[in-house]
Amino acid sequence: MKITFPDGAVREYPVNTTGLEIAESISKSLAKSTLAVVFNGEPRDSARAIDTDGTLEIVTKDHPAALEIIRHDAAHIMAEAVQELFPGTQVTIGPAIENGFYYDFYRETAFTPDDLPKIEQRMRDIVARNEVITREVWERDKAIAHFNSIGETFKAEIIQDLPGTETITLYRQGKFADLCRGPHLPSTHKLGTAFKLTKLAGSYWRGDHTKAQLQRIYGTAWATQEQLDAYLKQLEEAEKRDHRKLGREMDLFHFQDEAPGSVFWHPKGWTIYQTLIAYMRRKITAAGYVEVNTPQMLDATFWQKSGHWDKYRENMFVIPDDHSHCYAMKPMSCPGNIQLYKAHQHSYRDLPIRMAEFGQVFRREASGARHGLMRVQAFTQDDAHIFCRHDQLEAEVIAMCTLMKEVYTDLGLADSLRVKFSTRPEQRIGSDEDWDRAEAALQNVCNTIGLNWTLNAGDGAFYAPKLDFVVTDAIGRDWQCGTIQVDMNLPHRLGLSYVAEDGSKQVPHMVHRAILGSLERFIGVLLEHYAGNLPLWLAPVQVVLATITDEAVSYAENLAAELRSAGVRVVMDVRNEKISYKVREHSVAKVPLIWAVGKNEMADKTVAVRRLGSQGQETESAATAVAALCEAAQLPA
RNA sequence: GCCAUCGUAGCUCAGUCGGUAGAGCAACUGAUUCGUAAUCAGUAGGUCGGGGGUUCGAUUCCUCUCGAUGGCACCA
Repeated sequence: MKITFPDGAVREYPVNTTGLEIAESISKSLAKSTLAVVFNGEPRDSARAIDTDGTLEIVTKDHPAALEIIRHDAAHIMAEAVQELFPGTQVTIGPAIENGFYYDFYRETAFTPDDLPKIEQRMRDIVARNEVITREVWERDKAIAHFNSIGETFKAEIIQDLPGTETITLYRQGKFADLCRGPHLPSTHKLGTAFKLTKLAGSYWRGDHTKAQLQRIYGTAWATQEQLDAYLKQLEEAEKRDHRKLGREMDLFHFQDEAPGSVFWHPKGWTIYQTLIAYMRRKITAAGYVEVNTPQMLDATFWQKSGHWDKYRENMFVIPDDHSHCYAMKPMSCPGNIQLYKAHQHSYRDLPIRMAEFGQVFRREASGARHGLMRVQAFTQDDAHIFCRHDQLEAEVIAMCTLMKEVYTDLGLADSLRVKFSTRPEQRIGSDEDWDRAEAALQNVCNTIGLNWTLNAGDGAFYAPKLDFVVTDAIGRDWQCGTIQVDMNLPHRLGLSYVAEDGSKQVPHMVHRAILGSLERFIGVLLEHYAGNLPLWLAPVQVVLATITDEAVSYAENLAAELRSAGVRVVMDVRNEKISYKVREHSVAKVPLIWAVGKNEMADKTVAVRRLGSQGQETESAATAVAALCEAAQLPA
């Protein structure tokens, strides 16, 4: 048979030569470092015989496929270690994931954090034992019977549910055998030592909270120690830019037990908040929106009409009144905005109406879901609802995407931003034609706005396809910020209409849209993205005027007054401290600019400008520096 | 909501095998006027998350509860 290598070379081998033997035929050292092979694009064990022509890549540590195999093996070796240490523990699934692996176990008693080092040590023992890893093909019923007989009922269930066409393979290493598709390393020694168990967590069998509670152990594994160290270092760095930590350090906000998931905004944090709103107000005004405001607390009957009482009751804060009825805090602004639309009769000529509301909404979140600013129970959305005719729909969606992109660009997030395009779910309302049109419009938009997007088929809301704008936080979690939803439900349900050119009554389209999404979450994302070093226009304190001696105080005060009158956020630091003390303190507080003034500056009418992140300073004429700062401190146009 | 861990001064953390607690930084006071990432000295600060129980005595042990953290589930 003919084997083609990545460099184009073709060699002839007898049928049923293994990948490892082929590697050996090239060089002894290559054979030694072989972890697996990729045959015709499919990763395989190196010990598997090859019986047809094809292309072959030898997977060594540097190969792109290596890490996944290493991590998957680490999961198996961890399972073996756990079963040796804790007999009776059942294995379920243990895949490779980004940066590592996990394995879900079923065991009556809980693992404790103290168990992790023990398990890790046993893994190292298994690696040292160098157990040979072999692949076995089993007959389905026998495999099921086998796993049931050894008490591995979860594994038996997995096999039961595999499609009949699937080949059932077991991988055996030492006394441990696991159902697995493979491929795996030739032996446990090949895993090396660049791995570490990281955390203990709970999970559910098959991700279903009504099924068995499992215990998950996470680990990380790499091809080399250097890679592992670099990864651990990166985790440490990420922790430093955690918005919860920055919020404390920069004195932006805090939480208290009495108000779970609600933010106490300190003056500096509130400045960021208000600056973002001022910026958005300017953008949406230019884009032809009107701004409105609607009640935060409405009678339950209102939410019954909107459908929220049926579909969203669990997440609503409900306030029983003294009388027979009750109120609920608004979880969304849309029904309120619809009341404003309905307050007047509309002609086709009035449309589109772009109605924006910086509405504070309240949503009850499961206790385990709350997370700093990223997931709170009371937050402000930069919400808007566009009421338009069908012939206006696509242009409106494109316009809001353009706006979305401008905003994310101004905020420096355009690069890391990803779009998820969610299409019709199985459970839905509305005609297929409506869905076709709405999805086509969004699809078209994805192709034109120049952002990275992925299809999230079947994940749309039951009433609408949507585009979700997603960013990743410092610890690698994804958060949805902006969203665009083409609603085909509420306008009908709540009886919206306009009078068309021919005098007939028509139902308008309604598009829900948020650009920043939750202001709270967005500020969390911004803080992490910039590691607290916000752009000048967003920084709560834009410049500190720090005096070197008391003699310069009135000079500094004059400069500060000039800056303040131009709207620059300036703080005076005339304390009786050394300049290096002041520089350190304001640098740690991430103030973008420090202007130091002493005798020299006062005499020359200059300022010594120090920019955050730079090691030194530059002396500039005070007039130029003031003019430049007044300009640079403004909101983006 | 589920599993695990945690809750001691503003922050980071130590401590008590049960006898009501300590450090560094921050704060405050005084001195120092000092040219670019920490000047010196002193002072003050805690119902050891909250309720209940065991005990002569609980911050420490038990229990309930609230909150946080990491996952999972949820996310109209």
